[in-house]
Amino acid sequence: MYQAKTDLGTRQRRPSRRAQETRRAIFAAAEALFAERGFDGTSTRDIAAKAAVTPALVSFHGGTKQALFEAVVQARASELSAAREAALAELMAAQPRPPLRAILAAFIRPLMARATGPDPGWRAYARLIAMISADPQWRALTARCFDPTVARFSQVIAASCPRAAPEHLAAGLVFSVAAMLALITSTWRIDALADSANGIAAENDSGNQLDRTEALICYAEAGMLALLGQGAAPSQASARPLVG
Amino acid sequence: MYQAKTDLGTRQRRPSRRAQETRRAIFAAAEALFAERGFDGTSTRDIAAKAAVTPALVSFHGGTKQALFEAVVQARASELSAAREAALAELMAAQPRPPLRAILAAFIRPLMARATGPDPGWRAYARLIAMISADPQWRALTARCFDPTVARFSQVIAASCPRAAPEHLAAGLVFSVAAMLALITSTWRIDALADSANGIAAENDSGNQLDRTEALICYAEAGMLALLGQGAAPSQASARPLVG
DNA sequence: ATTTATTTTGGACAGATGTTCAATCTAAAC
DNA sequence: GTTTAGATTGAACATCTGTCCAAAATAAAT
Repeated sequence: MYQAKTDLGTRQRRPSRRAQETRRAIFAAAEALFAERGFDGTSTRDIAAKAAVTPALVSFHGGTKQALFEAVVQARASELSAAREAALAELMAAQPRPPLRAILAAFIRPLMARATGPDPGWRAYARLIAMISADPQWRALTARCFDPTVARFSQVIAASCPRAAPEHLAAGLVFSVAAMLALITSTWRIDALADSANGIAAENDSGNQLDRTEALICYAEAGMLALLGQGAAPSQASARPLVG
Repeated sequence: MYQAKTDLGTRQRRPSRRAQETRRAIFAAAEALFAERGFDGTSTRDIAAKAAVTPALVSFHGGTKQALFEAVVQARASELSAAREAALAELMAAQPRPPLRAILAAFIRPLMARATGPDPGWRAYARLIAMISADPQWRALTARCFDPTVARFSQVIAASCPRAAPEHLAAGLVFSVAAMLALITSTWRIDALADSANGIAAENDSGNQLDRTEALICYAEAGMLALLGQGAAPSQASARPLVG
């Protein structure tokens, strides 16, 4: 991968607009293809073709295939983590021991909002991290990208639920993260299952039905409360969004 | 892949013991490697090497790489589905509308018991289905292998919880399956998270702590009850195994 | 013991893969 | 306009990939 020289003896240049554009195109193509076909299923030539660029340029800008993959994962991970930590900080500014539901929402909403938003890059990225989360090959990468923030949320939950056993808290968090990723990768499965129960046609009368992200938060809250031995919150209250 | 001839004009033979053994070795090697490195990350030559066999034999016994993969997935899937349906049938023989917790246990325990049991083949298989569940490449395969049983469980839950919206039931079921698979692939993450909260050492005082499978059932039950609007079960009662 | 369906072998194939290289082109800095 | 760091190109590399084939070895059936 190209690195600007740091020798003081040679003059330096800033990258040209064209170079910046190809660099962006390569990363975008890599993000989409990795999410669609996985790491091993994507070749550097596929990426080059999707970016409308020579294969050699992928190595030039992205370095090793593995380095490119990790760079793609890390790039949006830091933005996501920042958004999560900001939401958590805002929450704790209002009250030092926020309710579990609010903490979970601060963790879940930043990703789900982006995954269901207009940016196809975020949709692809969400699928990507769902895929690598189950892959032992990327344990170190996922741990590096997401564990610090997860640990921080875990501490806040522990402070809010002092009677919770760390073992159960950890399990509940992992369960909830898995459910969140399933909502990203398996919408089709939810649809198919709901349709088969409904008869055939998917009556999309989403007027009074919960947004699925809110359903996820409701599910995760109740599951964790049960695990932490706090007793579940009233379901009617839980079924409505926290802040509106 | 070799197929016994069905022409009536030619005599037939039963497969030799040696051939059966190589066939078994190839499937076992494929199962382990696919689970460890995924479909694209595993080559037929890797499988041949692990099975101590010539690469050509993998094609001879397993057919196409993709056919071998699907055969590996389907083989244990049918045994697993049979175990799940048997557990469900036993449950409904006792009472026609069993409680949600018992239904979930009938779905979750057959896999978790095998995944934590002595057979390394089942451990590998559990990781394998966790990996392909997130991969869009295998939608058709996973649907074919697991959807019929999931749909049957969904119907039983719907009968037990008549007020439940099909949309929420489907979402809750998918969330619960995801949590179950996470318990298989992410035990290390639960450990790391619990340890970081505990200080450093993992005090393995598992005397009074729930088995993790029971914790999962507890979590899934509470989450689904919240989604289905039934109100949560008392957490103390939920925290104990159902049948002992 | 002979027959022959089945199994195994070693090698080959055509193509894809990640990466590198010298040569060329582009455009920022002066 | 000249210089030259930076960007791009096309080709090449060594290796690996899935699959196939003729020939040979094995062993079930007679």
